[in-house]
Amino acid sequence: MLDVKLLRDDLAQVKERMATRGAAIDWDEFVAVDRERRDALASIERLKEKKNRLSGEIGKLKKSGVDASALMRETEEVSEAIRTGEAPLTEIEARFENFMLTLPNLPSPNVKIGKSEHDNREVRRWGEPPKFDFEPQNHWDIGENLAILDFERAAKIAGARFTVYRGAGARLERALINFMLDLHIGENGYQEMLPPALVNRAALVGTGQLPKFEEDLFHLAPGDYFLIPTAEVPLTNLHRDEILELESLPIKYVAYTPCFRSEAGSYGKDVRGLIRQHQFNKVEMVKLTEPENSYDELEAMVRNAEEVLQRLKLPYRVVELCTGDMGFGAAMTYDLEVWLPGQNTYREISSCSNCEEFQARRANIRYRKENKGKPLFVHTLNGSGLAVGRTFVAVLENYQQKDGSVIIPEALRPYMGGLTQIS
RNA sequence: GGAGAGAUGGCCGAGUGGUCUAAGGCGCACGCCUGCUAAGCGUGUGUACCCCAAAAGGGUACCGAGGGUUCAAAUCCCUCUCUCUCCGCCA
Repeated sequence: MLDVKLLRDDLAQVKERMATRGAAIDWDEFVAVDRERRDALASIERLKEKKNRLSGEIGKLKKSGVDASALMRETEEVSEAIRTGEAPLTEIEARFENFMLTLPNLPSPNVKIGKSEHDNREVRRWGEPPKFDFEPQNHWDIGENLAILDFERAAKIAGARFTVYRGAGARLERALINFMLDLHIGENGYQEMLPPALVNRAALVGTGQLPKFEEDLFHLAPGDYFLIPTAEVPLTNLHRDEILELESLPIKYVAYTPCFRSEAGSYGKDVRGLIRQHQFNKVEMVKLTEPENSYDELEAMVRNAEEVLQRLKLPYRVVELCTGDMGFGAAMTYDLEVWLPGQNTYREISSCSNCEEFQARRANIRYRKENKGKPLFVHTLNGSGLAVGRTFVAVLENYQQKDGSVIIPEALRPYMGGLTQIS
């Protein structure tokens, strides 16, 4: 959520920066609703002030035994006026809130302006795509031939966009999770968390998935719970409605969770394989920082994610998303794209964003800089460290051998009971 | 699932219809006193929103959440959420 004062004081600047996202926003609607809301609020508050004053007088009269029935009749009329004025005010406030909650974040001023992913800026590359003396296969063929992935039976028990990991495949997925967690908690200074995979509406409003993107989520009927689309949601919301101690910042969390996405509207995209599943595993990093450090912390977070790929010796590139390609809540985003020989292209495997105050405002996460000072909003950051299923894909495709087997990256062998190859 | 108890400010805790403008304490900030990291004394100490060009100032709301009764609700009634105790069930 943006600071409404910024919209009022410098709407021209906000319009201009928001336009770089390519978002169509009805600013006239905002101006009208904001005006309406303040007028209605002011008039209701004047009536309430009158009611409070009269009630106080009635109390005094009654105490001294004087008849107060005239004043009571007058107060009743004021109360009636308040009741009739409150219905439209509630409606206006709902419209105002909906506008504010569906407005995306402002891109950071130094983010490149662009329309789509084609305008993204490549920041750096690491590693060389492997050369094969045979035609490299897709991961789903490798996985099915090795009998470590079973899409067909997953479809039988669940449906499309699910998979069953089998045997060494299941163990490889688990090895990746443990490897990533150990790296982030051991050397990168994150605290390991294991949050619920179900959250309430308030949490999803806090991080920005609701109210605008409900159709992307799985909703559970009894209890009004949602399956998390990313651990960013529970981790960031841990400190909702809290005022944090300055000394506690930066807070750095890492968590492995399954993630659930409806993928409504992505029919026909990545229909085969592990790339786009309804349920997938992810190790997620979340930071809460002071505003002045947040961009340094973003750089550090990207390096933390890169380190996973480097230790696995998987070639990748770092891309800075342009204004038109960034997600709803992000002020700036770096994507890590891993090389996939089976698709002969780089594919997203991590996304690291600084949301600045956007989520902190929604979730009301603040800190106090000085003992006397007003509470300020923290900056929130999140990044994959990494998407486990896609890392599994990258291992299979980059480490595949001519005979269809897959070498286990050295860094993972301790997590695989010393296994060096899946064949 | 059944029975019961509870939820008040940064924290503890009092408060059963009208100066609650929420007592008292702790903590914190500022000041005073005191020749030594103590003790004491005084003052202050929430959040959000609205009015005002701004400041000063004023107003509204907030005692778990929502609704109701009433001229008036922390206080009475209803619903819900969460916490705790006991029972049942369960991994």
